[in-house]
Amino acid sequence: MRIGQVIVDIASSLVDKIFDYLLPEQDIAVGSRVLVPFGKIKKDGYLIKITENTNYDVIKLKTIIACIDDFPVITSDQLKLAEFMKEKFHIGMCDALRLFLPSELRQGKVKELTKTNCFIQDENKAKEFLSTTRSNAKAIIGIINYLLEHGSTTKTILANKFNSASLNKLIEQNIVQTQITKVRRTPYKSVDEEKQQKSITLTSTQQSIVDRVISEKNIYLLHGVTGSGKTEVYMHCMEKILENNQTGIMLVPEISLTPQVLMNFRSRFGENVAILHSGLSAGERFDEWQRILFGEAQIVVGARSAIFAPLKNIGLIVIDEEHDNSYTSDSNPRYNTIEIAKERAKISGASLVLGSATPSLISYHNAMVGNYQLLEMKERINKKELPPLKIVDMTNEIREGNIGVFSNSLKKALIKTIESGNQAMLFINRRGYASFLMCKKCGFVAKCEDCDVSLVYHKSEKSLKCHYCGNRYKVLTECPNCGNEELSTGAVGTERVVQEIKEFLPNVSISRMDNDTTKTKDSHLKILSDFRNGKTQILVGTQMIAKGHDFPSVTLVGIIDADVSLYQTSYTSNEQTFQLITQVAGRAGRADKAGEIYLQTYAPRHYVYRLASFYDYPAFYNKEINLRQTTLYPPFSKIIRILFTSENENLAKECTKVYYDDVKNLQSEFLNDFVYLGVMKSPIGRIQNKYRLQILMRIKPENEDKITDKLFEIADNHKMRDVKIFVEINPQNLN
DNA sequence: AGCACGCCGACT
DNA sequence: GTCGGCGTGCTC
Repeated sequence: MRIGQVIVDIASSLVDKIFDYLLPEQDIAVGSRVLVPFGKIKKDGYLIKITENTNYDVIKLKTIIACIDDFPVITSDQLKLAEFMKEKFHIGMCDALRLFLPSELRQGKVKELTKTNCFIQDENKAKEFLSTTRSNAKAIIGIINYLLEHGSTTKTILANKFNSASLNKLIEQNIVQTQITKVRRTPYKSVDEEKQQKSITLTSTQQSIVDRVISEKNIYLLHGVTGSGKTEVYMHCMEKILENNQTGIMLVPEISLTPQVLMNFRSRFGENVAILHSGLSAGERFDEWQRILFGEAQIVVGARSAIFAPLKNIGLIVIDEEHDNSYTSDSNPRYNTIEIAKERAKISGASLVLGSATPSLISYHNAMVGNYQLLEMKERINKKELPPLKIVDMTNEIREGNIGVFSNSLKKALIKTIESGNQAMLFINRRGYASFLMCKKCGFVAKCEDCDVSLVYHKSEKSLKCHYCGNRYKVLTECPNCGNEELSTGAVGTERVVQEIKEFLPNVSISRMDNDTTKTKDSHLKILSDFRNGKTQILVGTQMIAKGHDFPSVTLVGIIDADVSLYQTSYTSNEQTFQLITQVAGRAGRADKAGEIYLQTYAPRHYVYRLASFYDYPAFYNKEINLRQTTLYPPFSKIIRILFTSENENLAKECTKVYYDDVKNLQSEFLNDFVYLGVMKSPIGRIQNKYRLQILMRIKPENEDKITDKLFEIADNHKMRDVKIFVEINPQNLN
């Protein structure tokens, strides 16, 4: 008897298990999508294994109705990886499998794109037809002559040049023949015709790193200062991988996935590279996925989800800017890309390269204790010194009566930069105009109806927006509580910065780049190219402008409010601040011009700023790792959060309570391993009208595996309808 | 997810 | 009496 094990495509923990079915007459390959009878309905599912026996009552077994696609959509490596993710992150098999497929496939709404080629098979017949055609039938004559001269041409082009009615007539009369062919939608195709970049000769440091990575399968941490040429190393490694007939994955943070970066890869690797990220159209994404699955593309460049690409025979995985927090997924399914990459590299026997100028403390610690091989690039490629970083004490400004956004020194530097014809980038990690609106009289603050957060004031849109659920409200003109018309604004955002610059540099053109100005597909490209070719002189933006971009004329970088990230309530806030400053500072003085950086802060003596101003990563690492060791924070413990969400507050509370009781018992069993245990409302108690409670704990590394397994088990035991339980390990944000 | 079963209130 | 509300359980 042959039994097919099927995961039904329903993302609910209640049905997330294997269902056994009888296989139909015809063969179905493991990894195929199948249609199965499920209760009273028919449902899609994934055939993940074929076995000989079942634990279920044989008489009750139903039979798979059909195989959905012409080919298996999940490879055997991907199945192993999904299994790993299920165990490691306690996510459903269905959730895991879905990550491997373009959502367009499941929803069945992408069509293969075709084009119709028109051509003339029998030239003599066509010429004869021409001679019998009236001379005023211009379109008919034109089409035939065009085809005789140019050969096969698509229907669209001909219809545009002439007209479709005449063309159809010719096709009908069989003078012109047609053939339908499949075309793949290739993102950023335009660069193919442009320069095919030749690969650059490497420095000896770069070359030896490439040689090592290619010859010795391992996990590497590539620590290279900004501008040291890491990207070139990645590209050369990928070239070698191609030469060895292997494939590779190159991950970059979501925000550096600007078309420019992608075009660099395409111009180097042409058709061999596939690109996967959320900015692609449904059709493009589907086609790129197919090209990878069918082996037409060997190198995949993309954001974190590209780690799931259906490549076979992977030789190398690169994670650039490995410290970036976009590699941890903090909405369901919650996972950690680096852990997945390690497993994927292990499954296919590939090298894994984690690259960064400011590695995460956890990764660097792993390198220090020998879990990773450390590769270092200490010099910038042009041997240039890193630009000087000046710390500006904003408390002085206040004392001197300057309550504006800009310190006098940054203002002066900005004016000087513009006058000398150079460009400036200003970084503020907050979008909108102000973080909140508050009544000056009664203290009323505008809040979101569905989330326990204050609304962000977006002046240009005349609205108040919730940055957690996207709700929008009309801006207040008076306090709804007491009618007072005097409202004060909270901390500055990008919009406000732009406005203030205009007050002292009225004639300069300024671009703002944040989530609000980059909604449409090509807006990134537009803003960046305008800045690159000098149409705009000042670029104001969030995180988005911090990474990867290379603008030769930028000589000034201003960090408006560095304290934003320093005073987050996270144990990683020091680390994140250091990383952000180093990243942003790296934008200045990249070409032959000298650059300078102004960092505005109310805590000028904070060691994070001091060490960042010397670009001294090792010193920062040593200081911070000691702190982590004495306070027992990661990597000397694991932070585990159990998050409970529900629209029903009482249910959420009850579920949290019964879970907490079990954790208490677990704690008494592993008394030495628990550094901390606490239960509380989440810092943001409600998002999208779902109440949020959490249990937080810190666990020493030794028995961490055993304890997380127990915690997963407890979660399974307390499944409750209408309450979701998430178990997160070292979560990036604790909202 | 979706459907059926079943146990309570409001109605022709 | 019964129509229908949705809480609960099950699907190979």
